[in-house]
Amino acid sequence: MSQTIAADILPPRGHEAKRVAIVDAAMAVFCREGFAGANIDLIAAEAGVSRQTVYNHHGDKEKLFVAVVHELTERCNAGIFATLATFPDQPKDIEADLVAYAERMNRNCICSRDGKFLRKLIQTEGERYPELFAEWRENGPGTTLPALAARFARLAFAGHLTIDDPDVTARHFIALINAELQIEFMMGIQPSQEEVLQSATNGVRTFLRAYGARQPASRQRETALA
Amino acid sequence: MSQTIAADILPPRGHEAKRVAIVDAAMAVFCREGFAGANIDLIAAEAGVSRQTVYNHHGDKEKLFVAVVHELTERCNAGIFATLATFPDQPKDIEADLVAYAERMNRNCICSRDGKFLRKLIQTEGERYPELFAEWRENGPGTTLPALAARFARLAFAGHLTIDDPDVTARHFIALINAELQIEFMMGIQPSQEEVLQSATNGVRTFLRAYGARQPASRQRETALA
DNA sequence: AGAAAATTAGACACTCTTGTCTAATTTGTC
DNA sequence: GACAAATTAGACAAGAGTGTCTAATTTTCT
Repeated sequence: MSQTIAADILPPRGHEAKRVAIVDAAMAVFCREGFAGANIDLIAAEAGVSRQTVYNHHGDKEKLFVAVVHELTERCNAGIFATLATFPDQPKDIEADLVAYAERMNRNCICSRDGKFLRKLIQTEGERYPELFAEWRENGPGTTLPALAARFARLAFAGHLTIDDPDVTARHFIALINAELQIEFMMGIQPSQEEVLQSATNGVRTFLRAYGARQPASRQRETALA
Repeated sequence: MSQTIAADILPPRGHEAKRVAIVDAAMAVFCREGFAGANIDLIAAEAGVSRQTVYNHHGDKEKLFVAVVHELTERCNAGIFATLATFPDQPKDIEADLVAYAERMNRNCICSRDGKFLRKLIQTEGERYPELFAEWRENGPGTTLPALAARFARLAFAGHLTIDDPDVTARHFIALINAELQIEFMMGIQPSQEEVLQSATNGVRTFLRAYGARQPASRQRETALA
């Protein structure tokens, strides 16, 4: 009896390893070829596994695709939240701090392997399976954009920025730090470290020209009260 | 002899009409389903034509796809240049004029049916067939971004703007006026007129906070000379 | 009306892919 | 070493899609 329970609860180590290998390989193939163009034989070969094992683990192609989207969504959201936690709430040099943050954002969330894959899947299959990406919409932009907006509102409250609408500010921040990477994103090209940094630097400079404090942070609160 | 020449040079009216209908239908299906998922029977049905006629006109699936990309690229570039010609070179109210221009840009080039289709094809197939979109890269962003940058440089020279790098300015302009439409673009959703206008309005406001003239345009030239 | 060209429906061979099945082999556990 | 579970290769049926061919029909031009 006890061994039956153990077998149910704790699958062999190699088992889970193969499941992950299959999902990882499927990720790459689905992203490269699209759902219709993806080939189970190719996925199996890329995972170093027989085709039958793919079916044993995931049932059929559609279920495998759902598993891929789910895994990717979780990984990307985790990365975004981890990066959000490094937001410079008490900046010493606001320009340098925001550039560093923007570069982390680009590198870890948007230009990462997972970020690129998720973006591509949303672009290619989002229109056909909108409910599949509902989880992403809610826990992704739906949660992180307001969170980012709150950080900017706090910076404004502390006198480091001058903003009207924090949500618009957050969207403009994201748009500006990626402004020079748009063509690479569309074509699926991985931008170089230098390009990422350049885009972040120029974006933050423009961001601060628009939203920077009009006077030194220390004096702004007094003036606002007067 | 003369009728032979006429037949060679001037194909029957219905003939060309069907060719266009086929390309239009193929556009929609390739964009919706991707190259691998697209079905010639479906394209023929959507064009109101028999499958054999599709093969008569375009040879095979791949050639049809190339024809679609080519047609789409030409149409979109034509639209962009037409819109670029309406740039406000002598603005009366720079904010209102730029908002109107931004809205035209979004509506005619980016959110249009053709714009959406081309974007989707680049996203889904650009990685696999990069040479196919070389024409777009050169005549599209490669030509229009510098052209837009030149317009901004001219506005700066006339004292309406304060800019460092015109190319960066142009990219930031595009990024800002689309900042609030990113999720719709990714999911392939058509934004409403109001959303387009809203994004353009907020984007131009931020753009001018960053790049607007620091003093009235009339006085700036004198100061620069002093 | 009559000739030439284009279009159509349908059948067809061929290829590719999915998902299932089976028997043999490997892996992991006790 | 023995037993159970997982994995593997290979064959297989079923279905879908591409591209070709043919004969009949329609359209177009003169």
